[in-house]
Amino acid sequence: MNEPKEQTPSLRATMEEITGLAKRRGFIFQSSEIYGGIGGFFDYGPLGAVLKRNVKDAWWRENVELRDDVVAFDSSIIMHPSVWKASGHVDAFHDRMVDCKNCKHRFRADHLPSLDKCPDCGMSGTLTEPRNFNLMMQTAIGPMEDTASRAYLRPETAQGIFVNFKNIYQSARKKPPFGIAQIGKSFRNEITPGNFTYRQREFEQAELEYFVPDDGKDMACYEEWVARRKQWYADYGVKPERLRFYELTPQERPHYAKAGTDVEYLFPWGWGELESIAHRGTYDLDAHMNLSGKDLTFFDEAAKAKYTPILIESSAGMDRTALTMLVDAFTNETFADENGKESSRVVLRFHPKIAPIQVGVFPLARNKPDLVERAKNIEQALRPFFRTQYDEGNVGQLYRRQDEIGTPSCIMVDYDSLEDGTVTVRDRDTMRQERVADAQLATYLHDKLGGGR
RNA sequence: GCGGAAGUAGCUCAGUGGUAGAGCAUCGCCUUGCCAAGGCGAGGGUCGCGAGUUCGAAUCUCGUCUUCCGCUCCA
Repeated sequence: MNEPKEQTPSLRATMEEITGLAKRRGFIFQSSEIYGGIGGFFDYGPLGAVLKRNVKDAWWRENVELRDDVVAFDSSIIMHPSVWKASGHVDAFHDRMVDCKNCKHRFRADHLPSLDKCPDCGMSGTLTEPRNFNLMMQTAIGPMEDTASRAYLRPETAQGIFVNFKNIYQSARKKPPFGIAQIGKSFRNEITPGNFTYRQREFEQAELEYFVPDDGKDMACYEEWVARRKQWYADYGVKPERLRFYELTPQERPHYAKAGTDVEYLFPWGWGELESIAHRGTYDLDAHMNLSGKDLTFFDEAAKAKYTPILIESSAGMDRTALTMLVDAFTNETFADENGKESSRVVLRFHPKIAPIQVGVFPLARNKPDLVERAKNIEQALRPFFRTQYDEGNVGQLYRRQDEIGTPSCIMVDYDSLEDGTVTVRDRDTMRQERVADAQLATYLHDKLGGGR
């Protein structure tokens, strides 16, 4: 954010390799491709859908399932228009903009001293009429077009949590400190979508809204969440040198925020924001109390007084995180094989929990029924516990194919397997093989992959 | 939204007004049998989309969409 973008040709080429792989192997496709595509929208293919689900599951597990102080939530995409008035989105999304027809620069109308003269090139009469830029997507509620009322597709998931705050804490019998988590789609009419799935018009967010009492420990709580999120990225193997936690200066954060940290990843085109962790004070609940007139405060038994809880928020882009996993895992290796011959392979070094396929199972020869049947049986036996895939064909090609989709372990059923009940397990990263008895396979893989599905 | 460039098979590209092509990839068979690029065969293209010019358009013209680059924007 404060550094020039890194745009070396080799990094650009890397991004092209990654988008090519994403399409070829079925991770990510452009939406509506047969009609020429539609800008800012993407579809996840068979492997990509699993990758993204794994990313969301990993987030959900750490932030909800393993904590007794965070509850789950899932709000509707379309909400009462007043929600967006209270949140400030309606006003913020209606900045009136003017363009200079001469120098092509664009300005906010309310920032210009005069609409007669362009402040950049100095030409008179070259500015367009102010136009509204509404970055919220709109739709209409009701089947009759003329009587339908305007509504917005949510530009963030957080507001659904705020407006349900009272419902949630009463029904879940929670009081601060506690959190509410939600993963869901959001929509923004981005002016310039681009950089693959990094900036989309429809995207998925994972948001954690953690409410704490106003007892002076709020900053400590904020620091704890930053530390937890740091640990999360480390646990899932994101390269530390390509990840940074940028502490926002007071000028960079909104006036009501007491602190903020942007989590950024070094993509091939430069640093890009994945997540924002913020101390937002009482701003959001205050806004809804003001407009709705409803009380969203807590009563402090000790102090015998009402208070508005302070909000610590973490808001992470799931598509961006999935893209990070893909980019971070991508490796193009060249090496000398056993005969000294130059060889190469593309490997996605996914964390085993993130990898779409965890275990590939193959017969050494596809035209030997004994081997095929044995391999298929092993794959079926492991399927309830691991994400598995059976395949057959040329040995080297099988391994290369699994490397390219990031499968951490591959099992080969060979002629010895038929004699002694063992198989070889080949490791993605080292390419080394180990003989393991059939009976021990599940525990062996469980240890190696750090758990099952 | 503005300016520039590009768009032909899944990918990389050839094809400049006259029958739609190659390599790789995919699928089938054979061969080999522990780390891709062996043999034979097959499938796959509204030439981004829509108009126009022409006897005839992948090719020329206009529009449009998408992508990339640079601006702009990024609550």
